[in-house]
Amino acid sequence: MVATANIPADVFSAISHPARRTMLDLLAHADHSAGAIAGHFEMSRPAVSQHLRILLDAGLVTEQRHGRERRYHFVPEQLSVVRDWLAHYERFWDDHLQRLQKTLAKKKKS
Amino acid sequence: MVATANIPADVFSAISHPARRTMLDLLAHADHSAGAIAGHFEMSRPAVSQHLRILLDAGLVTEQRHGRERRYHFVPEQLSVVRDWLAHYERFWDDHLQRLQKTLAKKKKS
DNA sequence: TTGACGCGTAAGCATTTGCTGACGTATACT
DNA sequence: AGTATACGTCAGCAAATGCTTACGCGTCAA
Repeated sequence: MVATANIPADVFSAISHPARRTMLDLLAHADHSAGAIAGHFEMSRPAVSQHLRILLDAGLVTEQRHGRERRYHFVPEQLSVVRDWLAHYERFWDDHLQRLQKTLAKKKKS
Repeated sequence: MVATANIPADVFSAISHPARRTMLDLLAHADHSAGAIAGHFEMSRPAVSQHLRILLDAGLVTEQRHGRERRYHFVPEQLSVVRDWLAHYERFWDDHLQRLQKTLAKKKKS
């Protein structure tokens, strides 16, 4: 077996560019073709294609060939990396989840 | 009034570098001096200083001069930008309680 | 089968990022 | 005063990023 690097590209880097976040927002609403996505941006279509590639490598989207189109589909699972990282800081906020966590923790202990 | 750009540097960019996320993790635990932070990394102290500057510009930390030291302090508020963005995708995951129960269950097992 | 369409890739370029060693500036120590 | 400490800033440089135009390849339509 060849040692093919299977490490997904960094999700944090992938979402660091505003255009890519906009793309994810678009795709979270519905699947779109590359051309349809490009229609939402000022930049050239190849530039959009390159951004999509980065999202693809990060595992944040998948592509499905459909005739001569490529339809992109949002994959939320990879965002859990960010989610989990943020969870480290939950204790700094005081929202529902936080209170819930405390409550449950107390119950578990008793 | 002079048009001074008061826009904080992009939080998403700031957290895109693993070293900076590690720094935030460190600071979330306790305040640290620049030297203490540098002690946790292989890179040169100036490099650390530059990373801290980026975190500072993003509003993720504050610095407080203490004698000849500079003590850095974690500021969680700015992370809400990320938090809010992620919230768009909440509907793609299990709801909070369910997830929390799973998490706690795992901790209990270990 | 010829031509238009949809889309990725390649090449080239400017800009940004991340790092290093050298240096400057305070503060503290003796 | 003189020296050491803590730390930022300044070149300078290699590598990565983001964009563009040119091109190639598969798919659909006439």
